[in-house]
Amino acid sequence: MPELPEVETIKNDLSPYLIGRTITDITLTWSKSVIKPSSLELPGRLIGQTIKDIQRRGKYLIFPLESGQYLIMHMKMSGSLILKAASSQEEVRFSRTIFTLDTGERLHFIDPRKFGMIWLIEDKEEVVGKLGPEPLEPAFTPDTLSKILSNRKAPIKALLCDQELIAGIGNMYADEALFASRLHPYEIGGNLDDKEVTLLHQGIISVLRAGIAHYGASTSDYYRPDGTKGMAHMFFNVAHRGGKSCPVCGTTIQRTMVRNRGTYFCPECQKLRQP
DNA sequence: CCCGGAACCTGAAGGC
DNA sequence: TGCCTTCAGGTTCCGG
Repeated sequence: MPELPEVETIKNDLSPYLIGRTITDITLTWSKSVIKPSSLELPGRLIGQTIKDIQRRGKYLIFPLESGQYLIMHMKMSGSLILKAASSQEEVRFSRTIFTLDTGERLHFIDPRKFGMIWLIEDKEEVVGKLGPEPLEPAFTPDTLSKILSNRKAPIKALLCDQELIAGIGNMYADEALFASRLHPYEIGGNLDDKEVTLLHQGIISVLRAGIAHYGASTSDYYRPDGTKGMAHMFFNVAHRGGKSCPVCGTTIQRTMVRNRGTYFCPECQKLRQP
């Protein structure tokens, strides 16, 4: 599931190949991926446009174009972008959209579950304008986090995954950040004291940086643009490790549900404060 | 405004 | 061996 570190890795991997390239063709095999404009209009508007840069905002991948427009993609849960050489003949499984470049290379938007989304728009804020702060930007301080959580009554795990509060954290890294700061996922967000908020702030930043350093986590469908997997999941302490032992204390890691999402935690290291 | 849950999808995995 | 059920989860939408 591409979260911030996975999308950042895709951006970094693709940058040297895509910046300055012109899109010469597009093939849509699942047109519902295209949100705006209509899938019928997209080819005519996109073909001939040149990619000026690649950026990431939250879990969105943004391609500013020379025309001033933006091509934006969201991988949702199962999406990947795979770059194939001009000479490649092999069929790409689950390919939903194919962008052909002026080099002859083809960029495949792979999306088994068909949840991914593509936009071509003038104003990128229309798509990413409501997102919360970027957790790896200097402006994201413990004080920022404190203000975000204050008076909130939802479980801290649910708040961490809310893109309008903080951008880019998903299920896996929320679990890892909570383990790093020894907080129980059901803890009420607004109940955290200053010390806990500071620990959580550090935890968020450290698990996201570690994720990027290991090129993202391939727990299921995520692949880097060259087809290889990330390694970040090998260093996870609790995420997707239900039934295994906590690397800190050896207690069996438990799985529960928060907002209908599988949530992993160590019941010994992450104790729920009594009400 | 805030919170929780369903819906969108389909491959993979587990049960019988 | 094979059918059936369940699980996975980012975002949006809707109800309380």
